[in-house]
Amino acid sequence: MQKLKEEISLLLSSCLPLEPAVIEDLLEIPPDPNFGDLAFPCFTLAKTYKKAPALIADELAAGLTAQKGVYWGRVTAGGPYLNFFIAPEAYGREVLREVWKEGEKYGHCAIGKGRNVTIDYSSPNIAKPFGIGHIRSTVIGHALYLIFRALGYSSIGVNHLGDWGTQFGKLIVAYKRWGDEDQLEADPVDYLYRLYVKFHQCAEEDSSLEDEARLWFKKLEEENCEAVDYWNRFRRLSLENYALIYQLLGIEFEHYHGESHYNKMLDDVIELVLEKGIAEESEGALIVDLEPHGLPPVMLRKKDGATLYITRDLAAAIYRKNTFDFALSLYVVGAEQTLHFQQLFKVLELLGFKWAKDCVHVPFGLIRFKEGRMSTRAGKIVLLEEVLKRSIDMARDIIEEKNPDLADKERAALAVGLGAVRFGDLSNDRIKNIEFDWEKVLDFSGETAAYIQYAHARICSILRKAGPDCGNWNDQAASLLIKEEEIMLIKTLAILPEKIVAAAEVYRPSIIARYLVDVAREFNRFYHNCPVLSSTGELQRGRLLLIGATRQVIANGLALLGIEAPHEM
RNA sequence: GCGCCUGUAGCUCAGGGGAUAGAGCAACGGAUUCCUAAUCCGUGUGCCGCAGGUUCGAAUCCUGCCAGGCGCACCA
Repeated sequence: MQKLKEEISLLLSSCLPLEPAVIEDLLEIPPDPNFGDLAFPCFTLAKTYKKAPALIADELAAGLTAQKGVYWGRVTAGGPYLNFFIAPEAYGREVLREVWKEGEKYGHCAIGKGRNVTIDYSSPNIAKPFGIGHIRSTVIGHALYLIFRALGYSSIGVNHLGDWGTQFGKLIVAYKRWGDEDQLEADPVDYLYRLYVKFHQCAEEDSSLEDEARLWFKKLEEENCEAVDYWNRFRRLSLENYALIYQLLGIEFEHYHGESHYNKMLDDVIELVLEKGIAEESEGALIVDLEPHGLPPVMLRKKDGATLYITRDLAAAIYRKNTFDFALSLYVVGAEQTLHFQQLFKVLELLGFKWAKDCVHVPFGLIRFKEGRMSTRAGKIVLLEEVLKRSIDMARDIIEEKNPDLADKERAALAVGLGAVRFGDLSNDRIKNIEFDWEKVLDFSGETAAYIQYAHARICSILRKAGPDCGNWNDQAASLLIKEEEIMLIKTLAILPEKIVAAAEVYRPSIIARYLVDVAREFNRFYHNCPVLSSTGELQRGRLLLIGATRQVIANGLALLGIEAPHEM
């Protein structure tokens, strides 16, 4: 809680040659509650005072021993640390009051007010099925979208659809050779996917197919009617399929600006690059030599005149700056494209755009099979639809077993099943590779979304039984929570705001996911040691306020991850 | 060959200068006349990949090495 930090910083600044803000930064939460609730490390003072840190801590503690503050009760020296212990009554009351007052807004703030952040996420390649690999960009990007919005930014979600490029040449070639109208209509994305795989199988033996594909893409860029017709059709069919998945996941974008959206701007980009004199001809292609900057060269135009991925990304970056005037532009794209983004941002910088520094690649690791990486071309992928379906089925089975009388089982199954898949992806550090394992995906025990959702549902159940009065704030009741489990839970609830800020600073939703596991764990400990409904009087009112606040924190946190908090499950 | 990322308990992973390195899973034992046991409590395990260095202090920062992953001109 911020007020505790402020109080202690102010106190220490009166007896130390340090500004309150500096002290506030130094304050840390000790690893063990026996060391107190907030500690000031004295190492940095050792040099100024020419004394051992432990001695400084002793002297500071001695000077403060007779005092206590509003939110802290006592202070001791613990080795080189000055350890403050909270005053549970006032502290607990203040934390809970804040949660109750802010409600759905608890943890949110306004530090990003008036600033736009564009977030490029999901961005699937049209005409390829939505594989499990695509879920990472989709859920990480969407979580960042929600997190930045909670900090007061205007989040602008952009789905940079891969709806342009040589793969369309490949599809056109494949469809012209082997295509079948009925099969396409029956299950468009699956059929296009099979054609795509077949193309690559045949191209292994007959490399002229690749040349033919490049030719068709060139025709597409030249707006050849036949090519454009195919493209339009493939694109539309794919988008209809993605829409179902986005709807299921509750994801919306402000803009569906796919790569094709930038076609009209590519000539201007090439012209700009030539004008700035940073590009050169090489073997018939147009490249930018990034050697002086320690990067491999990038190609902006192929020798046949067609453009490339990075050309469109340059146009997109400039377009986004001009259109949205972003303070920050995030690209939630796999780590295997790190070099691409280094090159992209460097070219923007060479073009003289000062805002190039505001562009950030937010990379994440691959989802792999035990045996190796997934590959759309080779047909080795797991469909996201299948993962979601099986996860929901599993949730449905468990509900049937655990809570057969539940009124709306389907709704709970969706919340739990979808939450499990999302959480599995969000709870680990995004940079690490994930090994795909059905058993892990379908395990709802331990550190999972279901664990957190279950805590939420249990609280809702207690609150329902307690009746409508438990929603009324009461200062006195909130001051009675001094049992260890109550205090631990309150202290955990207190740090949601800083967790959200921390998650945004390093673009890591996993910080919030991990935090929610802590909240649920502390709640469960409380739940098993402190009866709520069978306690009486003011204490019961106080505990109801505590679990009400806990419910709010879980709901707010899960909302930032795009995960539902069911009232029953 | 060059560059980037990762290496922590049997497995999956937190911790990313600071106090005795923590969770979950798996194993074993316990808790339900009481708010949904998808829970809780207890038991055991660590050359924090290896070797140097910086620091009062290193799992954490730097250098080198090893292992795995990912990239490196006409794909995206």
